[in-house]
Amino acid sequence: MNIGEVAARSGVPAKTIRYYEEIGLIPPADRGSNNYRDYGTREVETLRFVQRARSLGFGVKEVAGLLELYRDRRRTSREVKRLAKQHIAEIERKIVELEAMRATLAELVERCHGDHRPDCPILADLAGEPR
Amino acid sequence: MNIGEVAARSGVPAKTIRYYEEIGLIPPADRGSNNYRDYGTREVETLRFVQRARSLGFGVKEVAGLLELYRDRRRTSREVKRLAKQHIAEIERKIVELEAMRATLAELVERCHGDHRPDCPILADLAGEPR
DNA sequence: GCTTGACCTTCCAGTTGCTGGAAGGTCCAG
DNA sequence: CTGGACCTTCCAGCAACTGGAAGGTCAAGC
Repeated sequence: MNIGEVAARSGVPAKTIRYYEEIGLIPPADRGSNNYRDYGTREVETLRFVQRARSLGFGVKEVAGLLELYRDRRRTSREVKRLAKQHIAEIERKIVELEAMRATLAELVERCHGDHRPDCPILADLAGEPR
Repeated sequence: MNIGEVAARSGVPAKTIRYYEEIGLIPPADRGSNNYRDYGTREVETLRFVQRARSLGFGVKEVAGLLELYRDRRRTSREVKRLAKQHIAEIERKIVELEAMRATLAELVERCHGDHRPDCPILADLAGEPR
């Protein structure tokens, strides 16, 4: 199977597959006589795994860890759960940060007339003017 | 005022101030006879503005736009409000995305025993196994 | 007057996770 | 045998900094 088909089947763009190989997230593909990368269904599955983990916000290094656990028959689910929980905590940290931004901005937008006049509490706030 | 003091007063690291100058977010600083950058309180204010806008999640290009509006006496608050609303929408999009990740992960974590055994719904899900 | 340490300067490289494009080789249908 | 769709590698760039090297400057203390 050529890289294009693997891309179509896994949902990971061909360029990204090469990139993952380059950074060592996935092992180097076998090569055909024409030097084209040659894949089997196993590689498609691996890439789907990667794709899904990435879509859940795991970083590439975390995905590498998950892949290792995935392949390790002697893994403990404790370890997997730990990684997942850690990642949830990170996501929640980001959510809290974004919520705070949203709240501040929403309040400023609320107070801004939004008309032809230049007076604007949004800019005033950014400029550090006390409310 | 040297860059170090501006950094301390504005909360923007000296390295970042130089970077902002390099990319044109702020105008090139005056130079003293020793070639050191020389700042006044106006620059500190500008950098505080930038810092605050960045902390609300505006991208550097958006900050450039806000800065321009800030300096433009003939601006309309409508324009500022539009930018802010746009940014809120973007933040909300990210929140929704993160919430979805959290929900999925939380459910998987919930179902994972997290003990010495290798069976793990988290990995199973990543691998694409139907529930 | 000289050292020492805290400044400052520029420039280059690395981070994260790709993505685009150029230049060139390969394969297959018509 | 030609054309288009593949594939290959390599280089560059995005965002928004951050770290570090190599070297200049300044001011305090001996």
